[in-house]
Amino acid sequence: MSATAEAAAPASAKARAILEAAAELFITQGYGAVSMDAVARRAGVSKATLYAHFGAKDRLFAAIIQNACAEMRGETPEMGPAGASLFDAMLPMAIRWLSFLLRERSLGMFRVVVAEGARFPELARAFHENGPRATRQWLTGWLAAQAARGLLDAPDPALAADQCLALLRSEMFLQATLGIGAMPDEAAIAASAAAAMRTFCRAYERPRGA
Amino acid sequence: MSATAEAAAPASAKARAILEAAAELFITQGYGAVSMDAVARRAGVSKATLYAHFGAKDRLFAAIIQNACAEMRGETPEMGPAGASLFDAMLPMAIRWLSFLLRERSLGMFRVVVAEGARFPELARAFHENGPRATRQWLTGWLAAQAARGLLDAPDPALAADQCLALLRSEMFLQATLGIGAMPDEAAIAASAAAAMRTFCRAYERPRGA
DNA sequence: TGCAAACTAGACTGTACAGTTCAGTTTACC
DNA sequence: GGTAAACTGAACTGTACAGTCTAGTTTGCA
Repeated sequence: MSATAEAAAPASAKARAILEAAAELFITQGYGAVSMDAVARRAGVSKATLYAHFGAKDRLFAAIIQNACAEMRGETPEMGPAGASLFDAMLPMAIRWLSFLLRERSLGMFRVVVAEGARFPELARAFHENGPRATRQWLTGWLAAQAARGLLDAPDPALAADQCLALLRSEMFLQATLGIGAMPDEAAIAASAAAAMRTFCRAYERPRGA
Repeated sequence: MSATAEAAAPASAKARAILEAAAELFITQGYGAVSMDAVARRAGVSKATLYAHFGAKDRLFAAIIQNACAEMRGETPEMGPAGASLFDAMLPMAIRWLSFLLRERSLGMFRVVVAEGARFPELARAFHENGPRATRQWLTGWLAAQAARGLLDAPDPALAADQCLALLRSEMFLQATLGIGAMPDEAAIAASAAAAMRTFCRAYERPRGA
């Protein structure tokens, strides 16, 4: 077991090709189902090269997850126009975030981390910190700011953020995670996000005359 | 691939021992990490017997999931006293349900179904129907009844049920699923469930004077 | 008591796969 | 043009494991 990460930025073109091919395979098929031969074949690279860059299968897997985590950090959401109502401000970010969660790549990543969390606990932690936790932290700050402006009645902004994100991660996300039913289209995603935000705002928006 | 279920009730004592041992192993370690030798050893049974009862590894796996699904169906929640407030009625069921979700066995089951959902789509579906979907259906009915009694303002009870369950499946459940952090104790679970129900009621409870 | 079915231990087959090795080729760079 | 490093292809080793087979033992039942 040697699942510590490589440098986030892969040096050579070959290394990048390997990372990309391996990410594709691991994320769609899972760790156990992917052979190193398959990775080498897909990357258009010899096995020797593969092993020269990443010394072992678990190291390659770790590098992929770390890499994906770095990408996730780039995905900071944005908020709607400042003067708008709470709902109007939150809806676009809710749609964006739910769309991100429902991308095949995000779902695959989540699945593989859940599946291999026991074998690679530090990867599960890294995933959580760079994904869910980072989003939560960002949203907590934003909600606290809205509370300070009097738009929101949230004595515990971190809890409110949790619940906001939980509302978005509802039945639709559960089904997608399990690979059940058709992938929801844009309209369905928007509708689900809107329903979540409507409920969130009903619970948390400060009444007009308070 | 032959992942159709055995009869739900295993006939002989040996078959039951195999199912139990295999469930323990598959659910804690995942499908790929468990060898048939290990199952036979743990069940105190020869490999020949194992193969006599369940013809192949995937069939054994299917039988286990089907079996666990049948158990889940037994776990129908109960509601608090009828005359109580919405919150008081819902809190006990919320705590019970969240406790159930956070049991090692439930988490392991969820993990393994998520991990193997691509390989065994019909099992993912069975899991969903007997677990999340059954709960959702039951809760939808209950919420519709409360809405009819005027306690609740939920024009779409199924959506309300989704959101109620999503609120319970929040950060605490996510972390537990990823195997991160200490397992929450009873008090933490109760607090999380209460927070979820408070938010749910704030969004959905019909105002007193309406 | 005797038979049939269930069971056992463990050896065996075949295959898939992680990881290594090596002789030879390409590429980059001075 | 020379050389060092990166790379290739393919063969190779060792191991883990699914599934089979056999020869013999236990158990349930008439």
